[in-house]
Amino acid sequence: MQNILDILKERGLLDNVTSENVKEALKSPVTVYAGFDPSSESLQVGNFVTIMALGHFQRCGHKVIAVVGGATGMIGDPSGRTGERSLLSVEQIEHNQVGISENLSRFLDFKHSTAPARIVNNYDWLGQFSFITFLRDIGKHFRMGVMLGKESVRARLESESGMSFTEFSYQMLQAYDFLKLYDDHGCTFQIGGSDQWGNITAGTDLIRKLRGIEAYGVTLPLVCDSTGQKFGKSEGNAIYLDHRKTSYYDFYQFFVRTADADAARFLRIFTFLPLSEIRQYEEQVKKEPEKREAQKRLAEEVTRMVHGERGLKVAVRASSVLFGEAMDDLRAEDLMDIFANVPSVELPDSKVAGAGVIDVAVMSGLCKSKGEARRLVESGGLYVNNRRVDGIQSVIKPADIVDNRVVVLRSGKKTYHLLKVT
RNA sequence: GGUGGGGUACUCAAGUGGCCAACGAGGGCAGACUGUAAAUCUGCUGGCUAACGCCUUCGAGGGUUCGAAUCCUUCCCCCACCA
Repeated sequence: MQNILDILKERGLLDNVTSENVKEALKSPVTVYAGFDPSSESLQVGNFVTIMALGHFQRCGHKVIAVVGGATGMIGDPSGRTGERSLLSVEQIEHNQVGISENLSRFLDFKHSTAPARIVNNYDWLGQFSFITFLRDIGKHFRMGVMLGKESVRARLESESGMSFTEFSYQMLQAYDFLKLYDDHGCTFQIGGSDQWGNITAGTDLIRKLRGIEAYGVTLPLVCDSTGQKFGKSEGNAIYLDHRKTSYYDFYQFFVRTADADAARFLRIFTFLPLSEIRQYEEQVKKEPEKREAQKRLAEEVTRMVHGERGLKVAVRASSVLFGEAMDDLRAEDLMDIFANVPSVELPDSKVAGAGVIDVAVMSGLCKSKGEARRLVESGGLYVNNRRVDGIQSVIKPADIVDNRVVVLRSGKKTYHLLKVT
């Protein structure tokens, strides 16, 4: 079997390794882990790089462990951050852990014959420590010089915002995670984004000191698009894996809108398609960029992986309707189905028919305030059932309510909200 | 603990008594052009209002003043140096 390290490299998923022995160590099955921070109730496409890497590891016969940071999430990882973050409440973190675990369960194979995946929560071990015990048993093995030298610490100390002791201590916790996973599961590999380098090496150092063996780290690149923007944001919002936060349609569309220059690279990173096939798409993008074949395939593959055939079907159908056919001959049934995952509100008929289009835009949640709605209409960006609203005085006519049940509101080219009339 | 610097809208950052809902930049939203791409250009970017205008906002609370983001005072927080 091909060495996992080569696979990561040829797919653009490799940034750095902690030791030159990494490739050798990967020739036989190992146990590898990656951590996920419960700072949000759902993972985002930004987490995809790590998830894909774990997937490749598992496909190569290695055991994978996903760690949900129930404890570390309470402290806050300073890596890659320019300022201290505000603490989340315990309830929020607990709530988020559930969502993250659910997300992860869609990618990892727990029934794998030889290398079933597992999900663990570091609160289970870190939550038990007393402060004194931790400082005596673990803290004693950390040297100030090394800790201060970490990029995550240095950058912050040099900045205006500084850093609290709480965040400074973070690296010890993540290092302990690695040690614990080594003890309990024989885990000798950790993977993570390139910003995790400091935390990962803190772990390999700790294991070397306390167990006398070499543990390894592999970092993954920070994926940016061709304009240098960090991958994973659309219109300033993160793209979530939870369909309640990012609809099937929006999720699919995010990938369809990938720039030509990024299409092939993203296919390598975010899908398991064979490289030979990806090369064909690469040619296709050069010859007939306007067809967007590569982007469509990318969106299809990723959406299927995250939302299954059903989610994909909904997204594709919605896309073809919204970008092709007119909406006029569609029934309420169809619209409800197509927009099943678009934000919607239910309102009584009395509040919709005859209501000003400005009020309706606000009620539906499409605009945050009347002022915003007014400005949107004035710039010609508000549509009712895909027809541009031509003035702030416009009202919703009974005929605008499709089958007396639904009104489709749109802001600009891509943001839809649904009004269900009851 | 001492000394000095700082906290302004989503972010950075001007503003040091009325011309300030607050310069500018970035971001965001929308429009035009396009291929649902990129680049470019244009408008908007606290709330309410059709509009005149009104209301809330410059770390928090008091105060001075006809009038405060700007002055005084107390408190909170951050940074640097010293201890």
